[in-house]
Amino acid sequence: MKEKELRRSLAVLPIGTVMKLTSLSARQIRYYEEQGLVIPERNEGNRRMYSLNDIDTLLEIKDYLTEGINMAGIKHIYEEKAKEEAEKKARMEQPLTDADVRRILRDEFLSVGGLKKEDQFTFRNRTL
DNA sequence: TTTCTCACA
DNA sequence: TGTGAGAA
Repeated sequence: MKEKELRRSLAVLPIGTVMKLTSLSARQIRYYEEQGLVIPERNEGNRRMYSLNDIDTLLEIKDYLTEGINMAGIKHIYEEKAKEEAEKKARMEQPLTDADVRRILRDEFLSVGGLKKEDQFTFRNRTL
């Protein structure tokens, strides 16, 4: 399930193809790029090269526009989506804090000992 | 031929 | 957002 994502992210389509696939004008496609909604790569000749993922987001943008959402609204949608993914990544890369480890170990002990969470388990006068 | 950037009777 | 100019 990772191979597919890599291929979908490969920028291989020139703007002309994207125009046909999305029925958007080159002007619009470039404008959406200015707004940070799509970030095509550039080839040797400074030509924009789009990936299948770019096509998808451009089609999404078209839908939002049809639904009456303006550019500002669309930008908000993608900004929040990016923010959520950033937080998710941060959580994945975030090592367990001491507090997390202690909580996990405590639950383990309570489970193995057949004790209930409601029972207090103390060690050296500290709740574990 | 296609795409790029820039600018606006 | 469209359109045209001049360059690559």
